[in-house]
Amino acid sequence: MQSRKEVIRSCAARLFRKKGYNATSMRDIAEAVGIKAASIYNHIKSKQELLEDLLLMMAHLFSKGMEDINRSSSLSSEQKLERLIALHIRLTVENTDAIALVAGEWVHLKSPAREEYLVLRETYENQFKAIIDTGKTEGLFKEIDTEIILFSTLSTLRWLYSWYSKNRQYNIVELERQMTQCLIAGIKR
Amino acid sequence: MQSRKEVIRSCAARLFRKKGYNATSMRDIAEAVGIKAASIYNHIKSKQELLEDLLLMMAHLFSKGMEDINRSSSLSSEQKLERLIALHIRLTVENTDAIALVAGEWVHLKSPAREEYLVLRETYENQFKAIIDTGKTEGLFKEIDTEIILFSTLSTLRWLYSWYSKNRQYNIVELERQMTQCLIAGIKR
DNA sequence: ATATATAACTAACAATCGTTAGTTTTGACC
DNA sequence: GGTCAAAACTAACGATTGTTAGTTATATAT
Repeated sequence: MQSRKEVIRSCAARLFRKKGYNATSMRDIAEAVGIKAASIYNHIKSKQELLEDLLLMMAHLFSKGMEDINRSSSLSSEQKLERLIALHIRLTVENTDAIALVAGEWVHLKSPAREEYLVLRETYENQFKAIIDTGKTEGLFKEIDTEIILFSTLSTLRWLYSWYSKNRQYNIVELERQMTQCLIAGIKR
Repeated sequence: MQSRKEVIRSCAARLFRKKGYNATSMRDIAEAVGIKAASIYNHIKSKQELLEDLLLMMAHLFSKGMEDINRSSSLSSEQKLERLIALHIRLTVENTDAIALVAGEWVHLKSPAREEYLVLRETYENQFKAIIDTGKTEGLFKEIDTEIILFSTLSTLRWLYSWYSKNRQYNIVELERQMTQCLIAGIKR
């Protein structure tokens, strides 16, 4: 059972995704929930808070996932990369609307949430990069520029939500298998 | 020498990219140009027209590029794919701001421009897919799901503008070489 | 110099926005 | 049934939005 606040959040996520943060009015969100705009303020502080909650939740889920993977120090770089792909797929399937905001709506975050979000994002990217670099020094991956591998892999994983929305019937395990093959084959030695 | 209208368009592109379509006011654009908001209407019809011009211009540049590549029927699927990568890189370098809008700001297009844009986009994607499919039936590419190859490749190419903005010093030829290697190696048999 | 077109300006419009104040309804517990 | 807090409501606020009307300045051509 979802709390009222959670209902508001998920309605907001769906609308922010469909129309963008600024084009979505509090009256739009209220209508989706089935109440009047002013009533929303019994549950949340501001429209901005809704965006912050959604984006920081996703950022923390990714950070947590990365931590878990890095804690398993016995994994090879290739295995870590496979788990990262699985992480992105799982979070995308479980939070399709919220994850869509990660791509473009973070620009509407105001300080200090914006800085907080960007730090989390940069940390995540640096940890991702470290895994690729380790794989290269171990001779597992090709000598393609690390930045290019990172950007190519991440952009595919970040766009996944868009593709998944149009292909929900796709088998998750099969999707994971093919994406792993597609992304890792390009860089594996 | 840029016409006044072109100056307005490029300022709008830069601001739309930075703050989003709805968060950018006509007064913002006017200030960037160095005039008052009302004066803009001596050159354009509406704010919406600015977005339409920018997005449809990009869509047509991609369609045109695809046509040129398909006209060279002597090319192999792999060569066509290489040229598509080169096309994306060239258009990204030459229109970094406008291309940034392709990723997310098209949702703010109103009918009928929105439908026109989406048709161009879908046609482009179908032609892209056809090239991959041909490569597969010719035995050049692996038997990974065509949709997944398409989505993985396109998402990387579409995100390129973001990476390029932070790495402008990168040598274009070298970038093209590494991206080709990274993207094609993942699917080549 | 005069005429003309282009492009700037000021001022204001109706609409919509996020949010607040104050009030009423709802529902659970004694 | 009365009490009380949670959560809904109505009404309105000041600010900002895209755009228009009407006017003035600038530059070019005759």
